[in-house]
Amino acid sequence: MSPRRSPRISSRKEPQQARSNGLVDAVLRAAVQVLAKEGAPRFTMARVAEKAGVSVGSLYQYFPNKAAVLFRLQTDEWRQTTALTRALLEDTTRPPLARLRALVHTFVQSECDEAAVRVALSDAAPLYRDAPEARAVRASSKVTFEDFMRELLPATPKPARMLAGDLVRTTLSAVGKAFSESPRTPEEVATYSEALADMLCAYLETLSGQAVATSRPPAPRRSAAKRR
Amino acid sequence: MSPRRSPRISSRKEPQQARSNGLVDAVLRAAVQVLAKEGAPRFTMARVAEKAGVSVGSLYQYFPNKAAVLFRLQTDEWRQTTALTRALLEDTTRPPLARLRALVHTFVQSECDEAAVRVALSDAAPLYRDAPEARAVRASSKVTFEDFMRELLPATPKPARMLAGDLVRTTLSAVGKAFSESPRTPEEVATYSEALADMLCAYLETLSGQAVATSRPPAPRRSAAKRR
Amino acid sequence: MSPRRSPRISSRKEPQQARSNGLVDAVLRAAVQVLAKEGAPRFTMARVAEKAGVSVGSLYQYFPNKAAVLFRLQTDEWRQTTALTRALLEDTTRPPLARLRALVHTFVQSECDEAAVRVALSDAAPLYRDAPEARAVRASSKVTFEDFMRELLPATPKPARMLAGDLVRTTLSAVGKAFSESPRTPEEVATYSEALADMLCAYLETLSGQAVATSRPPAPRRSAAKRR
Amino acid sequence: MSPRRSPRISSRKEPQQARSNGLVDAVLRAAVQVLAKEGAPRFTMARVAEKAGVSVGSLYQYFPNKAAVLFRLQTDEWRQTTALTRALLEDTTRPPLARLRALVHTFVQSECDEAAVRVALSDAAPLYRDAPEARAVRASSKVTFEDFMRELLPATPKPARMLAGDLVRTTLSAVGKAFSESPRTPEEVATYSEALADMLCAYLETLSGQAVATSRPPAPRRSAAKRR
DNA sequence: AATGAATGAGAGTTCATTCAT
DNA sequence: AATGAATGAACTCTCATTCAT
Repeated sequence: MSPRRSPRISSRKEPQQARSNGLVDAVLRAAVQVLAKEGAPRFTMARVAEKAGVSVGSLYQYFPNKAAVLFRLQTDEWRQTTALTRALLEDTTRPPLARLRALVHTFVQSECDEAAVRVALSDAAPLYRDAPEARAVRASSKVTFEDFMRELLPATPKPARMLAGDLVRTTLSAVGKAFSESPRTPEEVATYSEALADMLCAYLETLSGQAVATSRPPAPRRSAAKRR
Repeated sequence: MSPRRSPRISSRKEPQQARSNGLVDAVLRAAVQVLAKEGAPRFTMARVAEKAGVSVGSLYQYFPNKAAVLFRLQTDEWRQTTALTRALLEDTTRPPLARLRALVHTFVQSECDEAAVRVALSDAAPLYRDAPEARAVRASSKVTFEDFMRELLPATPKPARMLAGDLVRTTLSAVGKAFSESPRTPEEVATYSEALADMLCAYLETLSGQAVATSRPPAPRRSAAKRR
Repeated sequence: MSPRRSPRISSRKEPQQARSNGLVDAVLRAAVQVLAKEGAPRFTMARVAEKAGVSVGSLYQYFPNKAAVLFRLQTDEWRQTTALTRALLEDTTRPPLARLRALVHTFVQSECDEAAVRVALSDAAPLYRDAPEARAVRASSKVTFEDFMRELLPATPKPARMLAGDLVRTTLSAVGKAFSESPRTPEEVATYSEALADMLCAYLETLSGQAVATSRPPAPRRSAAKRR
Repeated sequence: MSPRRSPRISSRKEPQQARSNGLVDAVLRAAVQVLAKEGAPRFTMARVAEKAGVSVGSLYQYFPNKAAVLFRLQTDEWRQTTALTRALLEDTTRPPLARLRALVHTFVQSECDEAAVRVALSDAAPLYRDAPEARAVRASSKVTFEDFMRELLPATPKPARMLAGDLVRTTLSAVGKAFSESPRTPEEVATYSEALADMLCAYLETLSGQAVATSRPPAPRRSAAKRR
């Protein structure tokens, strides 16, 4: 793909106090609704403005263009995911793989909860993907995972560890997204998450070369599918 | 997301003899180029027609609408992938997991080879995703995988096996796609594929409850990343 | 309205023998069906050709353009109406106004029978109306009426008679058309026709200055509507 | 005819104060001109916009689609006719049939005055005819006529009276329209209107079963045509 | 700051007509 | 004579963005 448009995408005015600006919030809330209800192709500035109860002009006071609104939505999304990841992976009171399992379950669940918006957001990706700001944001979630991997596989050489971390992170994200593209029952979510967690843990245990303790709760019988 | 349009999408005229119709081929070739060079948002019928050296009218003689062109591209894509999968997974002269490894490498490589088109095609997914024909095509690739899983895990109960098969297939596809979204060197491709294969094999070996022979070539030392 | 397009409209080839050419007939039959089923805006040469089972090319061998097909349909229509009018009005075995009554009933009925085509044809009128041939054809039906009027009102001065004839003819045609634009039950048709005949006869009786015999059948009581 | 499209057709924005919005007026004036000058088939939104001196986009701010513009034109038309009808028929200072005569003259004259637009509007009818709003508007003009009929024929049973009212109304409208399709001199208009009025009055007098006084001015000699 | 009317390029799609075979 | 693939102008409608008020 040839390099195409990459206009400025960040907010035009950073609202003076981080959360004080109700208009930005209203717009973002409206944007989520429009995206979920109408889908990416019908996501228009006019519709967002109407839903938010503001004028198009006001929209353009805070967002330089349509891509910026979508980008901001995606950014918030990523921020949440990053926060979630940190909260769960850095909880040193539990064994590492137990934390990973918890993350998988929580993440997949949250993907499914907002499936409509995420699908629509991903449909709209061409509009914001190429922006330089986007690349930066995506990089940030990497760090938490690397810390976790260092804790889990202290003996593994760094390149291998980073590769594995990247793979685990990508798998969680990509498979979670793919899975949530169809509507799912709570049971399906639980079962699938367990299988995904099994896969990631099996891989990481292989890497560590030893059975890492409590990778999985011992009591209920083995196979995830069996338990359905 | 509210249900939106799903018009007929299949070819208007089935070319009498499979490959005789040069125009359809020319259009598809042009479509690929436009998609790769301009990206999904700038993929227009006029551009495709121009690139193909035909008139818009001719385009509409063979495809009922824009979605149909994209859908046809995607279908051809899927057909190739399915063929690839069968060719590699059904080769009973090699141990199952060796075949899976081969598939992972080949698949990831092919994803990267046509990254631009695939990204663009996936950007255009909203246009054809909802078509009934699309669902049908996607279902067909499932079978090959299930056969493979039956061979690999004959003792595993069917539900568990199907879940695992689904997960492996989804992971291969989703992670391959995510990975190919950035440009990659051949070494990166090889390393990443190996790690992905490691992960899938580790999972499947866990399920089979025993070390399945020759999952990986024994000689070169363990970590994929180490070998870089 | 400024003078606009008036391309040749008559058949390109007059079929050598009046009725021998099956293709023209097939096309006209198909055209009627397309008009009735799809309506004027979707009346296209391609659709007519397909319905007739011939190629577009062949269509253009017999009709120079789309307007010609419609014009021919309208012409045939007019021819039938003229024939009907003559048959009924020239039947000297019945009193003049009884003939007129019969004509009204028959005409209104036939309008309703083919309402769909007539409405569609009239929707398509802009396409053929301005053609010089059309004006000529419409003039021809006038004569029969004038003969009838001469018979009915021998004492009335010619200008007055011609005016009245024109009015009666126009009323029959325009009111019949307006009435048939909505779907009607047989009873409605009968009742309305009777009222229309009443009106025309009342007018003509006024003109003749005397009660012209048998203008209406005496037996069933007066008001048309009463009989419903 | 199969049921076809009937999208919403009413104005997108109701101008806040009835007449304040100059743009809507400009558009409607332009639309009339385009219709009259170019005819229905060449009536395009682009041409209307250009003639009105606004952009296409603005057109679509006030009218949801092309049909809506035409429909609005027709509605205004109908409103005028209805107003005219009421003004003339409800004037109880004159004998009923004298009022009807006045209406006939005025109506036919007004049809001829705007013949070009009316023909074009009627050519465009397929675009708005099927809309539900259209049916509603057409129904409203009925009432005035029924009141008039009740006054004129108090003794006639209601069904007969309604039928006659319908017939008179339809005749006036349909014959007026047919007559105005050709260009007419003022004398032709006067003569034809008089004849039409004669016909309607003759019919109504028949129904009332008695010579209703002053149906026609006594002095100038009888036949309308004679006076030419 | 806020509004929302106005813009106009651009998209998808249709269809009368031609002409090489 | 007959075909039907090919053409491309023309049409309707959308929407990101601007700017006078």
